[in-house]
Amino acid sequence: MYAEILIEYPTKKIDKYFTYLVPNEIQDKIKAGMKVRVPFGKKIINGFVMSINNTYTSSYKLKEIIDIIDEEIILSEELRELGLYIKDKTLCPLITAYQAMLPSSLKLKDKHTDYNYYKKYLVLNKSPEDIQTYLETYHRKNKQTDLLEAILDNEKVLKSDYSYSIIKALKDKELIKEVKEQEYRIQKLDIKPQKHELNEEQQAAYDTIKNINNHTVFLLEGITGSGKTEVYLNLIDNCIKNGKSAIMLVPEISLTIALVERFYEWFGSKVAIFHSRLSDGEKYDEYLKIVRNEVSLVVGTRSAIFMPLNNLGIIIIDEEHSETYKQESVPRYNAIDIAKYRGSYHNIPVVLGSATPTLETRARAIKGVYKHLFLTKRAGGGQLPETEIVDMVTEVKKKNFIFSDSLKNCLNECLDKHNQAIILLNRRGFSTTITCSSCGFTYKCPNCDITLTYHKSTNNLRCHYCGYSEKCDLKCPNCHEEALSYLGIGTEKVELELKNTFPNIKVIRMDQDTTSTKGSYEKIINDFKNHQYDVLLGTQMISKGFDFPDVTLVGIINADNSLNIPDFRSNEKTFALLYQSSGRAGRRKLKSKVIIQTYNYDNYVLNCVKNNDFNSFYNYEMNIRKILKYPPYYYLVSLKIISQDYNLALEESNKIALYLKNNIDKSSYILGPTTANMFKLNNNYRFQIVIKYRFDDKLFATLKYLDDMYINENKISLEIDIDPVRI
DNA sequence: AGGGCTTCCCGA
DNA sequence: CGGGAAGCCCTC
Repeated sequence: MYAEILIEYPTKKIDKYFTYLVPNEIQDKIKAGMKVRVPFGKKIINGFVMSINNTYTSSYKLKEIIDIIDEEIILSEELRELGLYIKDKTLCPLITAYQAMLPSSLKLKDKHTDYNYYKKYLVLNKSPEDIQTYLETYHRKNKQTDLLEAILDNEKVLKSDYSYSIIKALKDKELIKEVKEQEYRIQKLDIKPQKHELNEEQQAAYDTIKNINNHTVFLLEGITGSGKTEVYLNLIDNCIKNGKSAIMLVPEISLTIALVERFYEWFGSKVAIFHSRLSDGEKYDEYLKIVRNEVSLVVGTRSAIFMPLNNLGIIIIDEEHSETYKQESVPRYNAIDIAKYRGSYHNIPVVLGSATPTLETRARAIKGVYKHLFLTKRAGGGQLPETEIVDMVTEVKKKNFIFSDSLKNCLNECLDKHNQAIILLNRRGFSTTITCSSCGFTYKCPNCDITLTYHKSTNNLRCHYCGYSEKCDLKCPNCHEEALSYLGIGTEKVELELKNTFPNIKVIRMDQDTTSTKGSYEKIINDFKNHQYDVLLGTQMISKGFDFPDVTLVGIINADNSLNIPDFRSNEKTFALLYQSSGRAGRRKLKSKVIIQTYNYDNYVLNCVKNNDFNSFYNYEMNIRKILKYPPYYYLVSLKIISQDYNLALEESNKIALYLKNNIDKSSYILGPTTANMFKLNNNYRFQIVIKYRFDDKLFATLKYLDDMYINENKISLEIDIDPVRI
């Protein structure tokens, strides 16, 4: 008996199966998808069993499998096939696809850690009657008898609630003993779900999806506050009642945390959550619940799409326009593609929901490839906010650099009425640029081609790309004058200004810097919800999905940040960010307002946001995409050529471009090579080539060839991103 | 990935 | 000639 094994090294160089002999002792146990230990070269490492065969034709002297690590089938047939699909689609080493599917506790590694979590309990070591007799003859009452009585009443008690000496004394008398029980780190009680009434539109959408029992992709296009979540909850409920399970993806961890309570309310212990901020142990437990078939719903971020639920009945992707569904490192998969693959595998519906779907998704819905459903009204009596666009060019003349008069007035009014406000600025830190006004010197990252951001709380300068940091000096390091000026605003500065401008204001800031510790997301979200703060200030992580009932004002500082990003999607991203953000206001009956501050007052995109007009934006942007041959009219591939050696990178880029020109279809376009968006990153120079294509049957073979060509190069690397979300 | 074997470059 | 770095190849 022979087994084809995929070795754990995540590299293209050994991206193939190795054949091993299966020793007699494990022949009846071994199955494809199991994890095994094998000798490889001089080492012993782990691998996956990909197939079992009875014949082998080669004179190669085979080695034997050492043993099976885990008798569970870690990779089901579905996941094994899915891995091959990902490899084919994204040109990644197969093993990296499997690693992306598994929590790190199950990933292949050498040392064995027991991730099971136990609690220690004390139970009786004699019959209750004997203990009763003992207590009666003991006469006295002390801590020892208290403990015995507690166990008599409750059968078992938590060991950590009692002190060591008492336990020891009773153990010595052989009256009690200790037991270890496995528990989940995250535990929820079963709750009786309350039925929520759906409005007419929600009901119609729900009915349409519920009544289709095959693989159909739906676009649920519902304005902000229209109650998409209610539709999801009912769909999942229906699915579970039919004995099936569901996956629900949300774009960000903060949103998982904000939403998950509602899921617990409905489904109690049937819910598992999964996102990258769980500890390894928590992930392990949640995964175990899934493998043991104890849950029917997984709510989580991107990687939750791989959860091995049995009997999947529906997959829902909320805020489908979010870039976070695309993984930016190898394997560069998009969770929406994976959802469609799994949806087709299980022959079940996939629901994509958004107020601002990507143009690709919406175009497909309009063409009829996806089924298009709408929610056009705010649920629960909420009204769309009134939106005002403020021209910062005139505000700056009035010395209003951060807050316009309008925003100040509205914020004052909001505070007077004890309502809440959200203020969004898509930049963290204090100042984004520090320049010497005497000599013109600007602090830049020594490793990357960007300016350093000043962080006041830690009083240092940081590179947001490579993590470099240095202390900040009062004097210019170049001319030694005390003439440094702090330009460009980040969330830290806005926080300070808010406190200076509005006495007694209570502000909580939510950005990467304030959410780095465990539990920080929960704390910020809950504290804001409970009115411990007046203002939630943050980066785009506060823009999507939240439902804070008492928010009546949303202020967007510097809406231009995302407009100015050199990417064909910058209009789309700006529209989505602003529209989503303004959607945080007016979730209930209270009248609400959105203020967008910009230096591009006449911008068409901003005016579409002001008028809540996604349709006009869509038509306008589609026209641009058509003219410029961008998605959804063309598909994209991005190639990045990266090297520490500038000349080598440039030279190879030209070679690659020429090779592409000679080997792909003449109808495809090759842009570049040009310098990439971040031209220097981590001391590497980066060039980029972009391919736009529609039908090109030579393209993928050519890309694969190029990819293989650079496997053994160590001075230069080629990164191919198929269907990039940004270029 | 990581180890072993080969090659190539240069110096007291 | 020798040593050490760099390149190349192999691992069932």
